[in-house]
This record gives sequence, structure tokens and C-alpha cells, in this order.
Amino acid sequence: MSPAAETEAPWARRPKRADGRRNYDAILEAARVAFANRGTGASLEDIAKAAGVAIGTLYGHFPTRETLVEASVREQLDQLDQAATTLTEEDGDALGALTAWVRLAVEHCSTYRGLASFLAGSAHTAGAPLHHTGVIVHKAVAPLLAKAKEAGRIRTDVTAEELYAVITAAAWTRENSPEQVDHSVRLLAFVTEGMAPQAG
Amino acid sequence: MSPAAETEAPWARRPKRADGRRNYDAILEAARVAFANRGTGASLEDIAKAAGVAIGTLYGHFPTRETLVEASVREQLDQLDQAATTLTEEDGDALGALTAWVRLAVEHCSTYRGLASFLAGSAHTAGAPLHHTGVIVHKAVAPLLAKAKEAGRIRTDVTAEELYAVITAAAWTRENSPEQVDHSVRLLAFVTEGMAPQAG
DNA sequence: CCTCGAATGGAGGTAACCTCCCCCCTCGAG
DNA sequence: CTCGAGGGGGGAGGTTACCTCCATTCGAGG
Repeated sequence: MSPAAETEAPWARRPKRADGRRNYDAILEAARVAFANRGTGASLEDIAKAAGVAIGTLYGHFPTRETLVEASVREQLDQLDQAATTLTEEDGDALGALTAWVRLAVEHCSTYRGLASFLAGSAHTAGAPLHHTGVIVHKAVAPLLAKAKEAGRIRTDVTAEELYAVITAAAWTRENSPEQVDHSVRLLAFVTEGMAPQAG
Repeated sequence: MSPAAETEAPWARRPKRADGRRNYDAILEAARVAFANRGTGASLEDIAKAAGVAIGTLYGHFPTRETLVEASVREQLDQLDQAATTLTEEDGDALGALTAWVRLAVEHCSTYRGLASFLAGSAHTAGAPLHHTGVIVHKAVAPLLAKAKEAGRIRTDVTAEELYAVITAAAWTRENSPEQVDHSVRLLAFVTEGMAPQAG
């Protein structure tokens, strides 16, 4: 986090000129609304229209759909990261802390319909805007996972990678569940049990 | 399965005229290739072209993408159904039979990239071509599930519905896993453990 | 051979993606 | 305050894919 050597992402940097920033923010806000209503596949031209901006402007700020999706969830991601830190520092139930965080992560990964697919798709593609997201999640879980292992509450062979796969799968299930019956809850419950040591 | 009272699907019935059947088959074959290469989102116009047929002809036989997807996996589905019957009749490890079938189902549900999403999407939409698929899967697991419960090898509160959610989630994970590292295997392992009685 | 209607072809309307490039407006230097 | 540079904006238009529609063709049964 050295402020000088900041390796900032080359895509979707908030512009320096005032009008640029105004449009950037308007697009982002419109995108959040559109993604919430129609999923990550929402029409970019509609988003531009809703933001009161031409399509070229949108592409100027966000060269691909993925960069726009990434930007629209970045804040939530930071919260998730902080939550992990908080939960790690708390004393007490190490397994509870881990599962609580996982539930939180699932919720965030299913903010928009289609988000889970984006995340899974770029998880193994270095350089993708949302790959960055996956990396942060990995770093965030690591301490929680380690603590749960030390406490003997979880198998020692469970990796952060696997946990990420579980999280995205649960998020996807949540997106695809019918109203009022979130199957991801049960899925997570089963997986949690299955990750306990000597379960077999 | 009464041959007279056959409630056949109104979509994508194999046509009676010879030229119609020829085209129907050609389209289906081209679709299988295209879906295998590009996923269920493959261009329908390309499929028509590959089948040596005009786009209107394709739509004549398969009014929606979903009907085409359904038709292209129907045979596999029947095999899956039969496998369930066979495994149910076998004596021996009831849990093993169930998990073996589940693994088979996951494989079939991830035949094409995007298939899992189609299945999950229409799972709760009565009337959808692929809803039919979900129903058959439900019927197929029921006996296997019952047997495993009787043998005390699985929690009695696990429903076929939940199992279907697990299967599609695992299939989706498989589709999204990087080459050579199929995370769905581990996911299934965890879930299986978690479904055991008195695991907690 | 003839008739009926199933099956076909493919033009064309619609929607969304994305690029390109001219023009304008902001901002900082003078 | 003025002015010049260039970052930023606009939006037309090429491209691809979806899906519909209907005049025409052709197969099957009589």
C-alpha cells in the first residue's frame, strides 16, 4: 500500500477533469441501478442513456463491460475485506467467524444476477479486472481459514482456492433460486459440515 | 409411459415428412457440435449454416434456443434416467449408488458451457422445455435417495429439490473450473460428507 | 397425376455491441 | 483574463445476432 509505488489498475481510473468525474460517477450510478434490475447483462446503451451520457463516453471510461461491473462492486469488495480483518481479530469461535464471513461473501457475490459467472470466469485469467477481485478475496480469507485450522475446526487440507469455488457456486445458486427459497443456504450448510475434521 | 396416452412435448417434435426429418437431424447434429465448441450461446445462424439450412427452417423446428438445447441433450437424459434405475436395483452400498449417480448427473449437466444455467433457469418455470428435464431428474433420484435414507446413510431431511440444486451448482463449477483442476469434485465431496447423518 | 398442407428460404426489422473521429470545453500557464 | 493544448464528449454507423413473416416449393397420400 505504498502511496508512491501505487500499482493502480489501468482501467476505469476516476478521471481528473471535473466534467469527466461527473460523468464517470453518473455512469457508475446508472450501472448499479441497471445491474440490480436486469443483471450484469443490462444494455450498456441504456445505461449511458440513463446517465445522460453518450455511448462513446461510457466506453471512454469503461472499455469493457467487465471494467464497469468491477467498478460497480469495488466498494462492497472493500467492505468485505475489512469484515475479514475484523472477524479475524475477534476472539472466540474461529469456525463461526469463517462461516459468517463466507455467508457475507456469498451475499456480495450475488449482488447482481450474473455477477457470480463474471467472477468465476475471470478467476483464472490474470489481468482481468475481476481477477483482481478474486485475489483480494483470497487474501481476505487466508487468515480466517488459518485460524479455523489451528483451532481444529476445519480440515487442514482445505484451500482458499476451494473456498472461493464454494463461494461463487453458492452465489450462483442463490441467483438461480426461486423467490423465497434460497438453496444456497442449505448448500453452504452441507459444505460446512463436510469441511469439519474427521467427518467421515 | 403408456404409448397411447403419450403426452408428448409440443415443441421440437421430429417431423413426419422425409425432408423435414433430414433437416431436423442435420440441425441437431450441427447444434451439438456448436454447443460443444462455443457453449449454449453459440450463434443460431451459424448452426443453420453448418446444417446447410436457412435460419427460418431452424426456427421452424426449434422455436427457441431452449428447445434446441433440450433436444440436443434429451438422449443423454434418458441414459441418466436408466442409470438411476439400474443403480437402484443393485444391492449393496446405497450411499455409493447415490453418489455415483450424482457424479454422472453432474457430468451430463455440464456437457456444454452454459447448460447448467439453462437447467437452473427453467427449473422453477413450469412449461419450459428444460423444466421437463428437471422433473425427470427428480423422479430418477427419488428411489436412490429413499434407499440411502432407509440404509441410514444420509440425513432424512435431504430433499430431491436440494439434490438437484447441488447437482446444477457442481455442474456450473465444473464448467467454470480451469483446465485440469475440476473444483466440482471437491465441492461434491464436501457436500456428501455434510449430508451424512449426525455429522455435526 | 393432383391436391393439400407441411416445410423451406431468406429478406428485413430490431436490438445491442463497439469504434472512430471531429469538436468542444476545461484547466492551468502566462 | 486570455489562450492554447489536449482530455473528454457526442453520436453516427458498421457489424453481428436475433427472430418474424410469407410467397414458394415439394413430399405423401389418394
